Amino acid sequence: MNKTGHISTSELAKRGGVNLQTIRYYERTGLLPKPPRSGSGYRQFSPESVRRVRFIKRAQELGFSLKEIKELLALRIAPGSTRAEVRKRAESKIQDIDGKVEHLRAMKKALVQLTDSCCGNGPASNCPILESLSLDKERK
Amino acid sequence: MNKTGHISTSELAKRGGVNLQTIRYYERTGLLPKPPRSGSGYRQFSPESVRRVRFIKRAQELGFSLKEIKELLALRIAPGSTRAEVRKRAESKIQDIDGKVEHLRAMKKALVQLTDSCCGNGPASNCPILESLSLDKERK
DNA sequence: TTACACCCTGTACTTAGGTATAGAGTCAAG
DNA sequence: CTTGACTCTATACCTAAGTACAGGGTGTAA
Repeated sequence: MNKTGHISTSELAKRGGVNLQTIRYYERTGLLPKPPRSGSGYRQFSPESVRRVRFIKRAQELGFSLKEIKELLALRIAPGSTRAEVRKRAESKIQDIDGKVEHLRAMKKALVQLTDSCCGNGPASNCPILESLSLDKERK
Repeated sequence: MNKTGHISTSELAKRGGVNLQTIRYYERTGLLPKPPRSGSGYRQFSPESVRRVRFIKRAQELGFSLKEIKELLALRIAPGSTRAEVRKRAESKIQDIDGKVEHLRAMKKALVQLTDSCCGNGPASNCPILESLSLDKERK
């Protein structure tokens, strides 16, 4: 960050933990707002952009696509969207999250069982426990 | 499923909720074991394959890559891996999962705040709450 | 005033994860 | 004994999400 309080593209990339080109890609696709430019055309990102980039990466690791992440980032009362409408979209995202947490919990339980009992002290076995991980409710 | 207890490729696809070609793709890449074939070369999947396909899709939604999913499915005591080694790998997967859950929880909290306070009855605001979602510990 | 480390745009390439299509065989029902 | 709904392989194509140049400008320190 220089004395003007802005950071360069490569600095944002470094601090956000992504490739330089990825920053420009995010800008092109609207995930990052277009930053102001210096006289010679250099991008001037605000230091807060770092948090945004990290948020994007983290959300991706949680299985959200860039499109979904854009929706998440758009969740605010902008001109043209009512509070009720924003609330509805947010609640649907919350449900997505709850679903993910539930599946992760089931997965963890299976893994804990694997380490605890199956790999405890008993005799070696095949223990295909993950495949019995069935939240599936057999909808046919 | 026919009287032999096997299901066809297209049936597996249907019941697993994926495209027909995806089944063959999973087989090629080793996510599904090569099934036995009928006299005329038709694949004969066991009904349990359905669970496996669904597990793969679910794990993908949770942000695991097919490579990671393959590792998850390989977590068992196979000849050539010791119990201690399997346990170590499983524990590392459990940590992945705990990390994901933690991030999801933080994300949910931010969304709940968004719906509760920001979009409650107060005046409309810009409320960029998601960007202040910072678990980041500013490692520089 | 030039060397070097930056920055820009535009375009092309890559990888993961599928999907589609062509061309040919299988099999049960009419 | 043919028609229609399946199956197979091989190959080509597609989208998402980057990533890598090429060709050129900028800025500063020696």
